[in-house]
Amino acid sequence: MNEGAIDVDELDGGFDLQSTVESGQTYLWNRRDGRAYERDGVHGGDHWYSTVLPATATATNEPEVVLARQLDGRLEWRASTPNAHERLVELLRLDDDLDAIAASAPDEPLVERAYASYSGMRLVRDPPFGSLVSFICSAQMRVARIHGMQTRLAREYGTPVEFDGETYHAYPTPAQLAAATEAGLRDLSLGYRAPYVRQTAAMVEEGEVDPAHARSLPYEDAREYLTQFVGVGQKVADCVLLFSLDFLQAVPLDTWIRNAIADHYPDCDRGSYEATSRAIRDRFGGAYAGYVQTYVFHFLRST
DNA sequence: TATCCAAGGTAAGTT
DNA sequence: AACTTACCTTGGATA
Repeated sequence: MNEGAIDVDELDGGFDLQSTVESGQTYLWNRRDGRAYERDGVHGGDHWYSTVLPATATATNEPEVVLARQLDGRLEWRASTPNAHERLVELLRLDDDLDAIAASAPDEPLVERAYASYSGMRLVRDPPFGSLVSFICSAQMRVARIHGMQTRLAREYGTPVEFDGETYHAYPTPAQLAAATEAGLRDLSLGYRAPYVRQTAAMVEEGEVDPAHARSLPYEDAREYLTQFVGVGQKVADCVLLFSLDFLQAVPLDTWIRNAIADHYPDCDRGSYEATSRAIRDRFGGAYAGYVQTYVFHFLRST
């Protein structure tokens, strides 16, 4: 058993684990108490969360189990491998300077209220394939159900890992999902997203297209690149760029942000996704516009 | 108890 | 290019 703790009061801008993993950016963390994600969630809870990194991303080529919980300024972790501290820095962006990022946000009432409500919320850096598939599943779906789909996908198709007397499941690999049938995926309540997930997994498995490759492209080219995958339009592409591939300027134009634009920034509505995206990105401060998007999204959705 | 509706959109077909 | 429409599923609202 490897364990340790991180003093998050030392981080620039602090940290809030619950709002970070339950704000609809990631569907790859689970509450270990088994309670429904984002339903029984009482803010400030000290429950353990778990995530399992895919074998392909780990040194030993075994899935890596990471558990974390926050008690005030102390982020405790337990893991199946010794390097969980750096994993948490990577997965939860603990090296982002939140104070500087918040300072770059526009001085506007909606944005300031959103930042004040979720102090310490950070963006995540999910593994690319899991991020891609979970946002393909997000089309016309509620946050709690998107999370449920990912949990079922892992249980049904992912590699089981024993840790501390319990069985966890890694998120499925591209090969594992490519081998699934559409009917099998529909049985997990993916609905019309089932063929999208299977085909996208097959594309990644064949190796001709790789979601991580987008990281090396200019922002708008990266978004175009990701739309090659089946079930990925510009909005889903922006989510993967923001929540996995380090494009902190990406502002996914979902229903909540579109409503916010209509209500608060009508001059940013330029008709097309591309032009509106540029306008709201500029309004939200440019380089860290995606951080503003995430705070506003979480704020609007939870009030 | 039954019916209706919308949920972090995308693909395919028309104009 | 811009504009429609169909698409699975289900929890919660409405009648």
